[in-house]
Amino acid sequence: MDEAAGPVAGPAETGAGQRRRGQTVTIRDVARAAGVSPATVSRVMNNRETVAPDLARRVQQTAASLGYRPSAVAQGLARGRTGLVAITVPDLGNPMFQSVLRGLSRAAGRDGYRLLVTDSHELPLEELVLAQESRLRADGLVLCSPRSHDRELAELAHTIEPFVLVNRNVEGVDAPTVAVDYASGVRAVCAHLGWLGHSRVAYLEGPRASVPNRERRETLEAAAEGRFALHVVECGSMLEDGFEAADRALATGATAIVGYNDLVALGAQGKLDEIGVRVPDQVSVVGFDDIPLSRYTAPRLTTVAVPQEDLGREAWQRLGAMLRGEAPPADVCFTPRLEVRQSTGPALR
Amino acid sequence: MDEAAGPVAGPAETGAGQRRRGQTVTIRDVARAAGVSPATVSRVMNNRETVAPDLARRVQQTAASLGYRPSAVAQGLARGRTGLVAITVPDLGNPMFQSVLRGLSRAAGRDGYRLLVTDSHELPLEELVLAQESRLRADGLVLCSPRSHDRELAELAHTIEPFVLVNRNVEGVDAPTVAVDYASGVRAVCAHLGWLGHSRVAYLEGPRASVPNRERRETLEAAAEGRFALHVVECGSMLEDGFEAADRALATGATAIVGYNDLVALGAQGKLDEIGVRVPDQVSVVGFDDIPLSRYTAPRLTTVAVPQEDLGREAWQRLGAMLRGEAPPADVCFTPRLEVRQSTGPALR
DNA sequence: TTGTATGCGTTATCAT
DNA sequence: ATGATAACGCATACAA
Repeated sequence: MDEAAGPVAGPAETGAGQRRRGQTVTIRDVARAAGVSPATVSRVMNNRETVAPDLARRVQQTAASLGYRPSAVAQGLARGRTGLVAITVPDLGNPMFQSVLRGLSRAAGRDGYRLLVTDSHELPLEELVLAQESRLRADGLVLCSPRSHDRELAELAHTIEPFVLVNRNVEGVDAPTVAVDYASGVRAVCAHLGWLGHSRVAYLEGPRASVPNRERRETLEAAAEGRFALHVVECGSMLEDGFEAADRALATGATAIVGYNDLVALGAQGKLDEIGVRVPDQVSVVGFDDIPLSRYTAPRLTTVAVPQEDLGREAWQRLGAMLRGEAPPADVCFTPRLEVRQSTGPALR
Repeated sequence: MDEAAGPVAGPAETGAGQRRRGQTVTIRDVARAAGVSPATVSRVMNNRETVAPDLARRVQQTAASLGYRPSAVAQGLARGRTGLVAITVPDLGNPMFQSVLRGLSRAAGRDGYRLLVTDSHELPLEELVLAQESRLRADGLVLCSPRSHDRELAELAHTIEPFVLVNRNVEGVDAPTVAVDYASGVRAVCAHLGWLGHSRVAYLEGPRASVPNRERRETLEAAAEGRFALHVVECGSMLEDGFEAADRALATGATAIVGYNDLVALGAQGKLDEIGVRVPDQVSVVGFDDIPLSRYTAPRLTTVAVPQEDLGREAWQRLGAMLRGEAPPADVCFTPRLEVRQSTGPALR
């Protein structure tokens, strides 16, 4: 009904003449309409106290009626900050990283920052490119479990500053770091399996570029020494990888399978179920991370639990401080806790 | 070894005196150092062909040696486009949305666009605010399974344009839409359960604000008519919700449980396992989405499989077209496929 | 308290 | 082919 009210209701008569290319309605339009200067509009929009209350109200009303919304890009340029914080993860599909993300999102959100998320898909070469690129559009960066080499990371560190490292210490880089003492987790796993009498253990190895993987493998190897035979099986980081590595793990004669992470462990468990191998009666399975699902599978997964959201929160605590020009809190290293559930049991013989 | 090659290689001698507040090195620094105008540097950086080859090389070298990197924000302002596409999802923790994300990320990435991801945490009120905000920093928006009311969405539609809707049709909004015909999926489920002889079915209901939930419930109710008794059980969208709703579902005397999504179904399955109810011998379980994990649980989950990555890809196909000023392809509606696995079986009696 | 003028870093238009 | 110069939209130091 209201549609064709006026006969010649073209926008020509309404306000300004021709439309610009960029923003539909700018701060100047509001200023003009309200009969004030752009500066005043800016002040009103940013709640500067130095504006007469009634004027402020008038400006707000005209702004609202015009549907004015400040350009985030222009603000970013003028202020020298975007209000964005970038985070790069190896695999968004991994619930572990999601939890870190959530922790970061919550913490940063409280300070008015939004997240720019990028997924490097476990590709070490793309990782730093992505990180640099996203850092360019954000005020800071959280590098989560980077797969890149120490050397390259150190070389490019200055291009992504300020940033904080999660889940990895890098030689020659002094960025604030939030880490997990996986070695202690591995030792707890070994103690647990040893106590259950396991003498042959298979480790489903993660991505070669993953530092946590190397740490887990090496700690495992060291702990195995004189306690049990360790077989390292090539695998990966995803469900499918665990699923198809299970056979090979079994072929080693292992009575216990340690997955690189929960996804891999659950994938392996899926395969074991499919081929009729009972867990934990015939084979025990252990994972890392304690993703939410680990609590709901059958059998429920024994895993090394890391405080995932805390990692994100602590990361922001450091990055936020740097953005405020303050000195970031000291590095932190969480000690994981072995969550013993149903997927581990006594060795057969 | 190569470290301390030059004796006095301090940056003091090299270039300009004092640092500015914003960018460390700008296009003007490069221009000055190369003895050309900023315009030429810009042309070189953007691979404009109209620059003499040797000059271009020289500029590239000075740019590289100065470590110059164009400001994405300034480019955004000048070009009128950010190269960012925003996506808002109800729950990043849901693998279903991750898959959509991946599909979108891949497709948009091929066109040089990056993703700005925001999670509304299933809060209808925050959703549109977040969407507006992120849209402000991006060139377009993908609204994934929005929980907001039709009316509000229609009212604010103009503030988030251009955008495309995934997994939801909205009355009064003519944005391109990529959807799934869940009703047909529900009917397939009913046929399947009916054929198995189930006469009492419990539906674990998702978030009240979820339109897909309403659609599933209503289609279920319609299909139940004269075929089986349907009990709707309040639940939610996450693992925990399914876990704690399982008891109530069981209390209805149902021999089959249909979860709002796979997460809920798996959560329920976890509870059933814990209390010793065998699936599918005693109770059948069905989910929606077909998240990767559904293939690996014990028992493997029967579920309504939707082409998750395709949703993201198709969304970009439409948004990308709009950004290029073209007309987006016609709306698309995928027909899901019932993936019968192990969690469903004949009814007891 | 409000307005003017300039800067933010780049792109693009117009000369040359 | 290259160089001034004006947008782009907003914030802010300074002036009034």
